[in-house]
Amino acid sequence: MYDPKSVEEKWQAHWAENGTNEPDLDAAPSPFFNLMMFPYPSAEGLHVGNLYAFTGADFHGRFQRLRGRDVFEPIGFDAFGIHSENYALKVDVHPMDLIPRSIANFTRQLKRSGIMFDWSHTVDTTNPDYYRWTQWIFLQLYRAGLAVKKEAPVNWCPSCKTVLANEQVEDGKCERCGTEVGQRFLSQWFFRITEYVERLLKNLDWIDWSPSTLTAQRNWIGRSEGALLRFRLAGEREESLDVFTTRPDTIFGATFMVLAPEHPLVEELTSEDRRDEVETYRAAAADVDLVERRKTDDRKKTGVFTGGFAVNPATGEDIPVWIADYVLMEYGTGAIMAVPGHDQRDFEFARQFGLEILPVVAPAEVVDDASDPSTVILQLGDEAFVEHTEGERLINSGKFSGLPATEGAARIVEWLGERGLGEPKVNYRLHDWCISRQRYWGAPIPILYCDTCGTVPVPEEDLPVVLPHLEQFKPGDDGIAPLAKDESFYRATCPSCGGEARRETDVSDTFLDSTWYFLRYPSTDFDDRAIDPSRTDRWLPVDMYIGGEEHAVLHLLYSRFITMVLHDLGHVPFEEPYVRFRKHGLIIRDGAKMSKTKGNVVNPDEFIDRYGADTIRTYLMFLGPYQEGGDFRDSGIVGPQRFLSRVSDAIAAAVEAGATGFPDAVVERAVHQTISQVTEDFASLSFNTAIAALMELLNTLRAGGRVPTLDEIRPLVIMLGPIAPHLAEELWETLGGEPSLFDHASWPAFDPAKLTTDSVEIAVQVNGKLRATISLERGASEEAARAAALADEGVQRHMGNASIRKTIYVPDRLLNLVVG
RNA sequence: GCGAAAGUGGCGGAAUCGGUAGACGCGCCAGCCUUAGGAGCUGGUGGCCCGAGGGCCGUGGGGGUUCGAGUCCCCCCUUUCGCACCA
Repeated sequence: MYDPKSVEEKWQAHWAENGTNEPDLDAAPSPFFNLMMFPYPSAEGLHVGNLYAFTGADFHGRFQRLRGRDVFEPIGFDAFGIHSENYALKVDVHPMDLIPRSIANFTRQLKRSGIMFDWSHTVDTTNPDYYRWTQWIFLQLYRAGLAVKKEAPVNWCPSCKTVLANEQVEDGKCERCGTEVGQRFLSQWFFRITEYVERLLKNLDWIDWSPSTLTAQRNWIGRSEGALLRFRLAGEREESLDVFTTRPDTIFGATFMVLAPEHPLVEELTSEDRRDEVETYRAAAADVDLVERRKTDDRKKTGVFTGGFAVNPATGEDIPVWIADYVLMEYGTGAIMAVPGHDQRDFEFARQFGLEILPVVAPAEVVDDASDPSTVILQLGDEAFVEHTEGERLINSGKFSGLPATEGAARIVEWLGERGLGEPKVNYRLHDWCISRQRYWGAPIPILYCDTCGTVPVPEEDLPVVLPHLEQFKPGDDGIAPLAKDESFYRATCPSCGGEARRETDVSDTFLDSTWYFLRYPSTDFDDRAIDPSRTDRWLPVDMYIGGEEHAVLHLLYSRFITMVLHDLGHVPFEEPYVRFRKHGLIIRDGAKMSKTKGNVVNPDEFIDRYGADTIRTYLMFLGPYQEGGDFRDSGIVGPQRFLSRVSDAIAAAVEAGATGFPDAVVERAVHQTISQVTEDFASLSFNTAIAALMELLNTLRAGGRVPTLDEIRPLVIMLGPIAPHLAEELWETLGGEPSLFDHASWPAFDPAKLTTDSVEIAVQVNGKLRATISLERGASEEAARAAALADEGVQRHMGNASIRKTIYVPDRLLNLVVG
């Protein structure tokens, strides 16, 4: 009788006592770094989504282990950040007390779930032993000129009293508390990730990642090719307005310009009579957050005329300069040349304010019909003409009229370039990464400000800058960081001149903590260095990284960036941290997302108590394709439960009978076929079909009440290892194997010669419809197949008197007779 | 709006170099076993028709290519997930 509780406790104890899951990090001959995204240890405990993610990754890790690799499968806790801080405020427990409790609870839950973690190499990002090195990384970037302080518009949540990243704002509201978000300008630390943008993009061509994740990163980076064009201000002024455009071919149609309300030249351009209106508009725009500004849904275009003019460098004409909030300061140059004929937004704006619309590109047919392309008139309906294809031609564009648009773009840029008015330019959507947070629960940024010496980095030997235990850590509504209120923290001595200095009181973004945790895992034994070179050589880069797609753009991009920087600075010998990445899907329950409000959250403890970890593991991976997610239904869990119980019974019966060898050719073939398929499925993370194949094999082994021989069933036990490791260990021991299975068994091999039979069933179709199946010798000739088919009564009936016009024969599969 | 993926029995899902649709599991039905069982075992289970030999229909909808389409092409519908005034 299968009793999961005792079996699981027994083997968990065995693994812990024998260090089964702790590879020799200095000497393992075949290292395999199996990484999964470390969790944020929420106070609610392990979510079944975490368990799903880890279990799939563990299937893969155990599979590699059984195939002879020395698998290092560490885990840690990403415990800094707004989540924890807000929760701590809510329940009124200090995060320094709350987090250790949550971690202890997570650890307890993870240890009973059968995952092959090496508990001797964990990380906790809130531990000074860890964040000391996070601060060290900041200093490396600072020295390399990649960490800079600059003033920037930021999203500001008036409730959380903090700056939010764009991705923390949803529908203009704070992702956490739902408060409307506004804008503020603050001086903050930025990492210059844009310096690395080309490499970050280019390497996407060769790293082996889930395609959708690659696409997400490419889109996030948002590379677009175009030109930077210079518009002089009209009149006697010196200044000029730079714009980025992907359509320099349309410059003759630029009939006005639009600046972002925050653009620095607005002041200069605004005429006295327009000043009040401009100021009112700018003030209103500042009240709207950066994300709200981007909402497209039928928001009417708004804007005001500055009273100023610029000169279109192509036509030489003065064109009016407006400001409008549909132009974003953080993209391009914060200013656009408006071409209402060929941009839908500009078109709408022009309509709204009665500005001139001048089409300068037309479909080839329109131009071909005209004698002089420079005077062609393209009639526009309610939309701009925005197609951009090879066939279209320039019109109304001076000497460039008649040229294909693409060629025209290049020629125009060249022409403007000769006069210093333009150049080709690549623009990116990606921005520098603001890492400052005006919060408490994060790693302090290791910087000092000294009146004499200016900005001074904390010397490496003085790290860590320890986060003090602040009783009052709630952020203030003045934007002053909590640490700025703790004098004993911020008062310091300047390491350079010995005078008085003030510490930076912002803490760093949680995403910084997680950029390098995987680098730390193999090196947690060392407290005098972040990353041990020899351990790193042996274990990194990561062989397989599995995680959720929600981190496709932020964590994974930042982590790649930091790794590249560390590579350039000589700290690691590779520039891509994750050679292979696979996303896993999301698990839902009864067709709906799990959420506390719906009350449909699966509590892993409850299910493990009731069914055992092995059954939960099997069920989680059986309920759908791992990379696509699946639907957790309570009724379905009994399938895997019965399966494991039957395996257990079958082993007991086999041991009692004691038969060996492969007396039955059909069964022997099934064993080989299953090994072949399961091996393939495991390699491609198709765990659901691997489990199905093992179920099928078990059904074959005990079909009609037969008792399998020991040799027939042994491979099944080994293949069960990654799926139900506790039970597999137990059964392996029952079969006389030396524990642990993971040390002493190796993945079964199959004999290709034993996969097939001498005779095959082939389908016989008449005019494409299945009419019979016939048994043939493998590799039978078409003639033989046709003869056999024609002898079949059913086939004869369907052919009637008709004659065969054509025969399609797929050897060993199908014969199609086309008659008529 | 743009991008990506997906729509298959009562349900979760198999099968996509075009070649016997529905593996495996849940549920359901029948039988066995049992004092009993929310246990176990055996068999059955896409729909419709039937003369019991079979026949017809069937992978979101419509068209197409092909000897043959869940799979490829075109149009449409729906769902999920990204990104969203990106110049």
